[in-house]
Amino acid sequence: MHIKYYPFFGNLANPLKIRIVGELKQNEMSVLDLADKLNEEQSKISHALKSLKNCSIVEMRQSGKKRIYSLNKETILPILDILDKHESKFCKKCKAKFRL
Amino acid sequence: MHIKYYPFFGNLANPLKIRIVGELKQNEMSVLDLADKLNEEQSKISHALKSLKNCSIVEMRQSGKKRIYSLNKETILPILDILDKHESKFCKKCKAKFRL
DNA sequence: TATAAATATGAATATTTATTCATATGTATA
DNA sequence: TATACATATGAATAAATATTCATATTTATA
Repeated sequence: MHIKYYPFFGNLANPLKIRIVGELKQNEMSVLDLADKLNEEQSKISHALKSLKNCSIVEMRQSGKKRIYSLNKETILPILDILDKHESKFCKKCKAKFRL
Repeated sequence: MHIKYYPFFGNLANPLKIRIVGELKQNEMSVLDLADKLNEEQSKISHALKSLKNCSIVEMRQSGKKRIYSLNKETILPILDILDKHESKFCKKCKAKFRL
């Protein structure tokens, strides 16, 4: 059994990081764009992006003096989709209500 | 965007809990069976199972004086499958090597 | 090439999460 | 119905993770 999935899931287990995923699901954007959108400090975003990138949940490209981050949709969208189904099927009365 | 996926992922982000998932992927079993198999203390297993159950990652049925836990394969197997693909495609040189 | 803009980094602290251990609760059966 | 077996629980502690803030790097341009 693969047991070291957990660094990957650890990223998705974090409120800020999952919010970043949510934003990048809509549009790729720079670090400061994310900081603005999410109303969080720049260094916080940078730290979060670093670990997301370590697990290939996001990708980065340089564009001028900005770094544009984008979501690895191939992996992440199907996972979120499964979670939506899971929620509606198994979490009717779920304690940890999954909604924002 | 659903932001409260993270209690769910938090479970998969934990080494013990993912080992439990690994065992239950093979066979359903009781708390003490798991404790034996994984060589961990019973209460540790119970605590872990409780939060896995809260997110419907595992199910439980009573059988005599034992409680038999089983994996929610419908949700979990596809997720693990996506992770396997992700690993082989994106994590060739990944820091957090995903293998046991 | 000095400067500003954009991002990253490190280390201290704070917060969250897990572990431990003693004990309580539930379940069957002698 | 007393006892053993199986599991759960609570609270203290330990460990892992995130946040903060000051500062270092990186990148483009005046």
